[in-house]
Amino acid sequence: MTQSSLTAILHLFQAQARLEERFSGALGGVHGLGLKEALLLMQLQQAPMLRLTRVDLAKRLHISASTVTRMAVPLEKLGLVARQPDPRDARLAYVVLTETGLAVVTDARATFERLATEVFRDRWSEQEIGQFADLLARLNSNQVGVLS
Amino acid sequence: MTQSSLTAILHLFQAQARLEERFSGALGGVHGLGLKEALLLMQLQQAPMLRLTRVDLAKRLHISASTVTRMAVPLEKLGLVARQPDPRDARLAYVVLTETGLAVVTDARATFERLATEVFRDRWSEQEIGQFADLLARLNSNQVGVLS
DNA sequence: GCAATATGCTTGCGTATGCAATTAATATGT
DNA sequence: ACATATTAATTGCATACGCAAGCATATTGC
Repeated sequence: MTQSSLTAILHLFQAQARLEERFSGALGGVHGLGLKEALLLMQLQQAPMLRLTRVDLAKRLHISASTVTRMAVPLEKLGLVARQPDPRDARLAYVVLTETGLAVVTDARATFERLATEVFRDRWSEQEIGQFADLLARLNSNQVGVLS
Repeated sequence: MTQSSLTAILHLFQAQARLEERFSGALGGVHGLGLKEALLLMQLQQAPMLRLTRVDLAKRLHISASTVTRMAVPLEKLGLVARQPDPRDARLAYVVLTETGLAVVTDARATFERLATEVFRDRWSEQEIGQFADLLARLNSNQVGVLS
């Protein structure tokens, strides 16, 4: 029966809500960044030339372009990102990671990894974690902007 | 090699964002309900006596008590839930599913199940879906309020 | 039995977010 | 080449949310 499809989705929502609480708290405490801001920086970290346009960021983060615009302001004031116009297309304004930003996001990623490890520490074998990651990756395939 | 833990978490966030978009749109179109409202009603549907206190709902939905209070108002106006004081403890005000609400949530759950099936329709075997659901269930174990 | 504490709910306030409209710039069609 | 359509970014506005304070009721400690 397809009953397991429904339970899978519901469990996924539940898991995400819990993990978001946990990661938000820990990241905020350590780096003063919110989870959303950290994910934005991580997207930049993996982008070519450490930069993305605002609409591209919006698509990858599943948020609106206006939210990206507004999120970039404080990050810019903190010196973690900078605004970089495109000489070929004057409409584009890249959000580019600064040196400081790169250092911060590298650190934040380490925190992320530590927290992620803790989540599975008990009761999960290395193989099961890999299997789980694979299934989630399949669910996200045919899609742009998935962080690794 | 805890690398897969990090990728699993990141993929989970990504998957949730995509699924939330998809389910929000579909549910809103069909029943006029938001995803959050539907999840609230589904919690009530599975609760004893079809009711829960506001703080209990808040814990299960991972939202604040004030949000529950405010979400209940329009649902009450629509006649999907009612306010039910507890005779033993005058502080408690249960949110209880009405007959109309039960009918609506039953229908919404059917929509939910159809959408969930569509998500896995291609490229997933019945066994893989079950496996995926099991892993997610394990991630949520030792926790109250997980819908099934 | 009464004071102190804890619990459930609500409300005020600040913040975050999406949508739609606006502006500026580029792309397209004839 | 020029008009039209499309795209990127920003801003106003309305809505949703969490936090902290407030209020009412219950529970606990002495």
